[in-house]
Amino acid sequence: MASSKPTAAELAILRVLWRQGPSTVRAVHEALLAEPASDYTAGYTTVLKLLQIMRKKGLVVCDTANMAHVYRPAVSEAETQSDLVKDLLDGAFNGSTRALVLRALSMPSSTPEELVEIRKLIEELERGG
Amino acid sequence: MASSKPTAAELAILRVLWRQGPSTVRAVHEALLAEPASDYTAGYTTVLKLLQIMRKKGLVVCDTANMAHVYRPAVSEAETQSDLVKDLLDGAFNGSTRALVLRALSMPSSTPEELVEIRKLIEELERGG
DNA sequence: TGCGTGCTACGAAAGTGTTCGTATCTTAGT
DNA sequence: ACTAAGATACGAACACTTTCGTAGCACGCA
Repeated sequence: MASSKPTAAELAILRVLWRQGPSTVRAVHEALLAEPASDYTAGYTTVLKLLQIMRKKGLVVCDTANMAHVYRPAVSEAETQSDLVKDLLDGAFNGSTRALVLRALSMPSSTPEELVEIRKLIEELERGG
Repeated sequence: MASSKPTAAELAILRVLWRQGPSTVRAVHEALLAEPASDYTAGYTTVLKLLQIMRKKGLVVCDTANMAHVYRPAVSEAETQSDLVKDLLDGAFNGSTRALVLRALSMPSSTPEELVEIRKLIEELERGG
């Protein structure tokens, strides 16, 4: 079974695991509560339940040697990003990478510095192959 | 109330409306069935129900002058694309446009021709502002 | 041993999305 | 006027996601 697309809540947990590395449920829960931008309010057992569901789905694996299980991602960030980009590409951009990039660059969060970086990136891609 | 993010099924319908312009339920249904890539199998009343829901959400508007109602999008494709890109940016790319663009460019569907187009696009953006 | 603390397991509720069956309405044709 | 075709309206079922309450287990310590 291929790794299915994570839901919003699952993605929030994966973000924590990608950033922090292997973590206990408590560590994940506290990291989520500590996130500045998102006003996460879910309780401890919610995070536990989600991790158990994600384990069944193959999104995380779990070391049960100690009493407090240690979870780590079973899917890479890059792989997940690719899956989500592909979905968005097919679902809202008729498969056109160009259209997606154009739209991304027109977002207010794309700064001039980022534009320069992205141009260099593309020049490298063109050179490299 | 701001236009909420359309679901997968709603997006498929919006795609048809954006492409075809104002359409009856039947026209939308047949267009969905005729789509080559996606194996759409939902029945007529499903599409009808979805359009009614989308009307309540403000995603489409509906001309009820004739017996066969004519639906048209109430949200623009560009606006919807921006909303979805913003969600993906925040959800899976830590807000980094650069990371999203890099990932998009590394997709197999990004052809050399597209790379050239995108580079030109960025150069214009840099020149223009 | 008995208790408090922290952990996992699990059932269940609430919300949402998707699907369809059925009932009802409108219109055109005979 | 009656019927058949095609349209809308709507309830309800089903699946999935997210949430939490509660039960039960393991460990350290007085």
